[in-house]
Amino acid sequence: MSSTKVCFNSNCKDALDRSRKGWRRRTGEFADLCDRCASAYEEGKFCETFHLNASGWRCCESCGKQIHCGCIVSFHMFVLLDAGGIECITCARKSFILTPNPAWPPPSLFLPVLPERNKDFSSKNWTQIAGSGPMPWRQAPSLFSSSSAQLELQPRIPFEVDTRSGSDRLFSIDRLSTASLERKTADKLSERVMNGSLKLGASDVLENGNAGINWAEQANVRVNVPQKSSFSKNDTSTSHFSLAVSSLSPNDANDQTKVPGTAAPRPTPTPVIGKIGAGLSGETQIRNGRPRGEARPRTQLLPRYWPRITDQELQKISGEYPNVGHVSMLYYPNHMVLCSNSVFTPLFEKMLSASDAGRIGRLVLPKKCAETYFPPISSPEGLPLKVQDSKGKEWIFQFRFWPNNNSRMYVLEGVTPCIQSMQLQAGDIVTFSRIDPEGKLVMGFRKASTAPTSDQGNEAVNARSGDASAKKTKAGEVFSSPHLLKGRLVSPGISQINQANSADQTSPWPKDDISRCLTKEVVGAKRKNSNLGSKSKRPRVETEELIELKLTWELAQGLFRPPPNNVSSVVVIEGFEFEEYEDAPIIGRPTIFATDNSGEKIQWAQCESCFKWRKLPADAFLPSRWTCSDNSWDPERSPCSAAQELTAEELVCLLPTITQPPSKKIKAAKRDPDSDEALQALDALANLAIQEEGENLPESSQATTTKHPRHRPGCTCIVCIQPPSGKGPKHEQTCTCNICSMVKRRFQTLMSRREKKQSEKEAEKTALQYLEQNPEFPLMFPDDEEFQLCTVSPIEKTVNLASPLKGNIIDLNIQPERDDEVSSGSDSGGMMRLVQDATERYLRQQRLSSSRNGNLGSKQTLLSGVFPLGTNASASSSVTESCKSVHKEEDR
DNA sequence: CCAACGCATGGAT
DNA sequence: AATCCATGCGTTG
Repeated sequence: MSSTKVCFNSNCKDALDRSRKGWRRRTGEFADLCDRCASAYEEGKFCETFHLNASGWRCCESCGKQIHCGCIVSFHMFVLLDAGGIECITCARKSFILTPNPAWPPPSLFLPVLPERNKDFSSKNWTQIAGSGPMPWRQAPSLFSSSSAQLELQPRIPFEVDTRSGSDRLFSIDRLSTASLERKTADKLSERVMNGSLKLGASDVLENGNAGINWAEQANVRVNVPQKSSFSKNDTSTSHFSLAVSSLSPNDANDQTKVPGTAAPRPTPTPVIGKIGAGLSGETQIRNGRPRGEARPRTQLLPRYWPRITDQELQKISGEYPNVGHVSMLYYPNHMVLCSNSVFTPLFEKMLSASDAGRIGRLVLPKKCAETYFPPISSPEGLPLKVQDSKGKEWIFQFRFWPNNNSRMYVLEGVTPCIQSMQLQAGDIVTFSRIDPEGKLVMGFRKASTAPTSDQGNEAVNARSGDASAKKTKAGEVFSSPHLLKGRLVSPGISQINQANSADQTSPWPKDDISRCLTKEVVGAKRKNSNLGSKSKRPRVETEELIELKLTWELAQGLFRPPPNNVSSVVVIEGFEFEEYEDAPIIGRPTIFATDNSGEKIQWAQCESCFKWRKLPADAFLPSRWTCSDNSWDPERSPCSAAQELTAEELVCLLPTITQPPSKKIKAAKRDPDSDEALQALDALANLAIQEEGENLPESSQATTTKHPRHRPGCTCIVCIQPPSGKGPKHEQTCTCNICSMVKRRFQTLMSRREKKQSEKEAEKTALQYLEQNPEFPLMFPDDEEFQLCTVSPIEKTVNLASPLKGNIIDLNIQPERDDEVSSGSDSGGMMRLVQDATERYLRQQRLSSSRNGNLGSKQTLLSGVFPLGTNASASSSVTESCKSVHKEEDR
């Protein structure tokens, strides 16, 4: 470093009186520019001015604007298009391509060559960072940080969002992200070769085509985002954020261009220590007779393998590493990054099967996890793998595979001692994480017995309501974390779009999108102990889990705050506005934003100790642990003893802004499916369409309906008359055409069935109760007032008991989907009344089901409305029967 | 005979 | 229909 600073622009080299920041360099530092050059840079004319004759200029595919793609200065000015070519950032934003060019490659990519082949897998793997070619790269403005890079590069498949999910739809995030490029290129080696990124020697060709990006490469990435803020402790409520704690190794701290994996190649470790993960699929070898590229999973890990970070981990890590602070958003919306030195990356987890936990000592690894996060292995013998357990003890497992059905089955052998030392059994969960830059593989665990699945939902809810005392912590998932210093948080694959400035902390996403985004597969991660020993070996997804995750997402959103002294620019993505910050947002304690009486924007924060709510300025940023004593804005209320300003009533008004979405969701989740069915029927009513068309149109046109394959031509049952979704004219609700009548009857039947189910439940319940209480009358209908209801008439009995076997009467509701095939002529006169009845009953039913108390009164109400069809019923039945026989015949 | 190993099978997704 | 993976089971030492 010379003492006199000169302009970083090599074409200028003016001495700098005062330097201005230019582009961010690969080291993370900004290029110091003189006024003139800085102005040129800021005006976007730098390359025009200084690099006009240089190579690398390309035209925006949309507007034709010339951009110096081959230059770091213009790195953030364009995006690479999937179809080739580039688009300037302006056009890209218009077309919602917000994904940046891949993060900057490790500096080593610009070093001449790998000094020599490094057998260390990681040394191969880092080259895959060049999956999209060494240039051009687009640098997110001010996000030219390794943290971003690291996140982009992490093979955090578990956090990727299904491409059909909300986030992707909203952001097109993955289109150019390295992760996605990674996935794509992993399948197409040739692409890398073509773009010059493949720098592997022959011996670097790997076998198992791992999708992952390598550890070393990630580790090499420097953390360059200066920390402008800090928060002391991470809020435990971020429990579903996967956490990575980044740390610079001491040796590297001062040399940001140094690349451990290459500049200081490690000898081949045996066993492979830590440097897992990476399997670059730079291989073209055939494995088990099949090219690995094909074998490589294209999709994400199954949700059940997604790592779930717990409160404890977060607490632990955030407690130990207080300097977390920066979050890179938007440009890297899949990830939330908190800068620091070590990168702690949960990789995957697995519930131990009986055989895993058995004495055989073989832990079957999910194939994708193994291929993504563990070193590539070519021979079935595999590799010894050093893993650290939660106590810091190191174990060596044999990571290997068995050929299986033209595929592979990966196992860790020799796990018995480790599992025993952890006192794990079938049903417990082992987690695999990685600490970079050491690349250490860490095995944690979660005891099933102490981690009730229901806890997490509560966790989310409680945390959201800010009630620290209500937080339940799951039994400890324990990670060995002595190496974790300073945190880097990586969010799950939920796009984190910053909305930190929004006054209310509600999500900017349409709820449905959030749900879609989150519910895709995220929730499958939950394990159920009950699955053990049950027929189903795979964990089931509970609806509540969807809620939980949604809450988590919302919670996460609520934690974001804009970076200090930062002005956002607003980006519109598919109609939604998002605030974009150059500097990373920060994370803090969730608060409730509101406006006080004077119209001033404020926020309410809850003391962690006394749980009183304190009014704070809207721009106040709270650490995740906040108590009254931290209330520097209102010294009078800094002791916990001070009264709360907010009345309980006011609080109630405020809190729903937080708690409502979940409760709504819960309602939706718990909604009776029958109601849904009824609503669908109503929807069908609204969609009455094509019958007339169907009647008049030639067969070919009718074929455009969603005809059930087993129905005959001309069948007018509800299935066959349905138009393809969205097609066909809408009919008025008062319409009495044939189709409307049919649909109405269908609706009415649905209602009846629903009521019948309801009454069946009630009757059976009561009967059971009675039988329990009166075992001496096991086979008799009790002479009980309630049961008399069931025995009034055969029809009513049939209906009320809802068992077609309990009477000789044909239960018209057995196959309601058929009975709408009756000729509409039989009852068209009373149809509207019937529909009205049905609707009334439906509404009544809704009220009833909301309070399902099963008392007699309700039952009577219920039963009195059941199936008043009379003659219509008989007519229906005969037609139904005939239709049945028709279909049966077809079945043959 | 037993344990370990490696492959095959079939249920689940 | 294809794939995954838990586990069964034959083989080997």
